[in-house]
This record gives sequence, structure tokens and C-alpha cells, in this order.
Amino acid sequence: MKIGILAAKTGFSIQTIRFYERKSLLAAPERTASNYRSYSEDALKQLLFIKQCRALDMTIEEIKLVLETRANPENSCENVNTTIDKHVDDIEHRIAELKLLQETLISIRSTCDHDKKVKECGVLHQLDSIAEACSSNTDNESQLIC
Amino acid sequence: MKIGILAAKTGFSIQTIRFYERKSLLAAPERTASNYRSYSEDALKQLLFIKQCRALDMTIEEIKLVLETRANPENSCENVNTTIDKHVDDIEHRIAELKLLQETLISIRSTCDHDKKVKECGVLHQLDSIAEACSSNTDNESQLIC
DNA sequence: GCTTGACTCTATACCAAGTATAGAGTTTAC
DNA sequence: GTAAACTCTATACTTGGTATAGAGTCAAGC
Repeated sequence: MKIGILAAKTGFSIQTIRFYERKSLLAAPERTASNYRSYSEDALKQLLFIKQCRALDMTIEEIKLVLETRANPENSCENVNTTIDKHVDDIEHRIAELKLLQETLISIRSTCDHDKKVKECGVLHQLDSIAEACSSNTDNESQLIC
Repeated sequence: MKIGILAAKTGFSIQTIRFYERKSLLAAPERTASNYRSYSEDALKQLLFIKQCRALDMTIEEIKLVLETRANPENSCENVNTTIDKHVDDIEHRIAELKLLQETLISIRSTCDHDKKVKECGVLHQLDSIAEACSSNTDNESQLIC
């Protein structure tokens, strides 16, 4: 199967498939006489597996590790689980951060109703006054937003 | 004030300050006779303002827009508000995505207790079987995880 | 006057995870 | 035979910085 078909079947772009090959996430396939890549069904399965991992936001390095672990059925799957656990944790932190940011944004946004001029804009004044406060406070480390 | 002092006062690294100058986020400062950058208090305030914006996850292009808008007090502040609104929206979507991902990860993770072998690992089986299912289903668009 | 260390300068390369392009060759359909 | 569609390699670009090399500058101590 040529790369265009594989791309259509997996939903990856042709460039991304070649990129994964360069990154050793996907083995270099056979070539035709005219140097076109020729993929097996296994390559398709591998790419779909990779797709699941990417959908779970794993990095390429992490996926490489999972693929290596998976290659030997007698291996312990411990580091696969560790990878998943780490992600669950990371995502939890990220959600917390985003929620805080969301609140800050909404709070700032509430200080300007609509279509005012710059000099009257509560949003800009907020941003300025926080900056001012940080400027006069030399102890940057202890502040949330500075 | 030299760049090292400015870096210490703002919490940005020296490289980042020079990077912002290259990106036209910060005006090129005066130079000393020996070609060292020499910053004013205004540059400090500008950087602290930029810091607030970055803390709100604005991109450099967005910050540039806000700075340009801010430069003229008679301007309408509408696009500043639009920028903030867009961010609130983006973050909401991102949080929803992450929550879904979190659930998927936890669900997959629950299929492997601890220190099993690869061939018995529920996590790997899950990843595989989703990939299999996607492989036999040609209608990729309508599926959540494929 | 000389050296040492701390500071700054420019230019360039690197990170992740791809995307986009140019320019060349190949295959397929009519 | 030719045109469209496909593939190839190589390279540059994206974002928001970070890290390095190699050179120049400045202040302090001897």
C-alpha cells in the first residue's frame, strides 16, 4: 500500500507519516522499484496504535517507549502504566491552571462593558495596575501573578 | 539600566528580552558607547505589562495588538475585549477536551492493576483493540477516538 | 599594567510535533 | 503523447523561547 492510501486510512497526513519514520516511530518500509514507500497491514495497525497514543496526548518519546515495551510480551508493563499515571496527573494540574486563568480573565473582562475608549478601558487599566504593583514590589517570587 | 538588571527586575531571562525586541514587542533601546542596551523605566513597565499578558496566555501577536491599541488613548478598546473573550472561549474548550481525555485515560488505566506482563496488560490491549476497531471501520470522521 | 571574573554583544542552532514548499521523478488515465 | 495525480528528497517555517560559541567590555585586585 502506498503512502497516500495509508494516509487516507489513518487520517495522518503524508508528511506526518514520513516524519514519524524519521523519528523512528514507524519502521522504514520496503520500497518499490521507483523508490515509492510500500506499506504492509502491520504498518497500518502500528499507525493506528500510534494514533490512539497521540489522542491520549503522549509525546513521541513516550510512544516510542510504549512500542518498545509492547514488542516483548514477556516484559513488565509497569512503565506503560507509569506513563499513563503521569499523564493523568499532568492533565489534572493543567486543568487546575486553566480554571484559575479562566477566573482571572473573566474577572478582568468584567471591568469593561463594551466599546469604550482605551483611556476608559477597565481591562487595560487592570493589566496596567497589576504591572505597576509588581514594579514596586521587589519580591517577585511570592506573588501569584507577578 | 542594563539588560541584566532589567531581567532581574522582570523575571524574564536576558535572551527572552532580546527575543521580544526581535519580535517587535519591545522597542529597541538606546545603546551605550560600547553597544550595550540601555533601558528606561518605561521599558520596565512595558515588560511587566507584557508579563501580565503572557500570564493570561496571550500570544505575542495578540500582545502586539493590545499594545498598539493601548498606544492611542482615543482608540476603541473593542479588539482588546475581543481578544480576552476569545481566550475565555478557547480555555473553556480546552478544559472540556482535557476532562474528556482524563476520563479516557482513567478508564484505560483501570484495566491494568499493577506490574503485569505486556501480554496480560489491559492498557495495551485497550489501545490495540481501539486501533483494530478503527482499522475495520472506514468511516473515520464520525468516530470520537479514531 | 595585567589578569581574572562577570557582564554583554551577535549569530546560530535547538526543542516539539508537525506543516509547507520547491523541484524533480513516476504512474495513471484519456 | 500528454496532462493530472502521485511520490520523492531536502529544506524552511511555525511558537515561545532556551542554549551555545566566540568575541568584546568593564571593574576589581595585585
